[in-house]
Amino acid sequence: MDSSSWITSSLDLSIRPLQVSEEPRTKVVESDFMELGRTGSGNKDESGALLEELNRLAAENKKLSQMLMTVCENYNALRNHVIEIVSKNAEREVSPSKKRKSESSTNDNGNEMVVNRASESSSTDDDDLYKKPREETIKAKITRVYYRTEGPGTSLIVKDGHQWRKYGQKITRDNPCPRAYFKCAHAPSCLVKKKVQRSAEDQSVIVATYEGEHNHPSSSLLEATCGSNARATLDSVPRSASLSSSGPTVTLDLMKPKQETDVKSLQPKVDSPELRQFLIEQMASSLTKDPSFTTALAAAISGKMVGPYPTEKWI
DNA sequence: CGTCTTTGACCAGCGC
DNA sequence: GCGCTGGTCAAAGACG
Repeated sequence: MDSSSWITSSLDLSIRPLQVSEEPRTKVVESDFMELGRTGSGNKDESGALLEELNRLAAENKKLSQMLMTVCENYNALRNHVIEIVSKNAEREVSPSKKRKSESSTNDNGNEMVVNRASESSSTDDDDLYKKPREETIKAKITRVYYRTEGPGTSLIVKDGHQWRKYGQKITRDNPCPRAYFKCAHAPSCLVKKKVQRSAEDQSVIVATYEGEHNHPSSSLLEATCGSNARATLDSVPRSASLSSSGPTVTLDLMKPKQETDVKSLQPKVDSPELRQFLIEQMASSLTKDPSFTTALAAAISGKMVGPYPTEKWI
């Protein structure tokens, strides 16, 4: 199974389309009442009042059912949007237009251990760092995280809990948006790198590619340990998919930007039922807890939302 | 003044 | 071998 189909099936598993009975149960209530009327005490005034009340409830029931259907339509539209975006991202990873050898070998052999490059700190290794073949670097675990931002701005700053030092920026061939290169601020002791680039298709999406794993706790993790709410400081909230390029390993992290280490630790077990269940629960909770989603729900309920898609971004 | 960002130059891999 | 492309370096400038 390739990444995209795995993603789609996972999403299908995790968030099923909501369905609402087309027919409100008004007839059942009425027939029940009529049956009651035939076999009841015969108090016509009471029956009339009850019938009136039931009719009122039935009308309310119908109205609520229609609202619920609207909610479900919007929910399903959001769900389809999630599947579409994640699948597109996965397809792009599986079949890039032009892969360099080093990158494709990473895809084939990914999820390997982080390479210990402690030797680079030796006195003669500055040149080695520059001239050394990238074979070692490509063995580092590669993780992709998609960040939804407010809009198609130019900022490539992604607050993922770690401190980074920018060391380069490039315009790449297949994307008009520049790609920024970052090293962990703890370098050279921590050799993690990341590339950040806005998606060519949806510039409100920032794609961060992490190479390697931090050998130190994130600053936000420490902050969180101290009890602060680090998420309130985020200018871009990662809520999309974490996608390993090494194959069908996709982890959706729609709500909790600080779970990067958890995500990574789970990736080797990605095909396990436990992880799938985790994905299911996380996606379900993500959508239900997401303020945008609840806003969409509220809008749908209040009848203000029109069309299958909300005009605002889904994240 | 120290730190960080920007940006042009350089290098390596790859396809032709 | 040459050109294209991605990745990295490092000097210069910006900023606090």
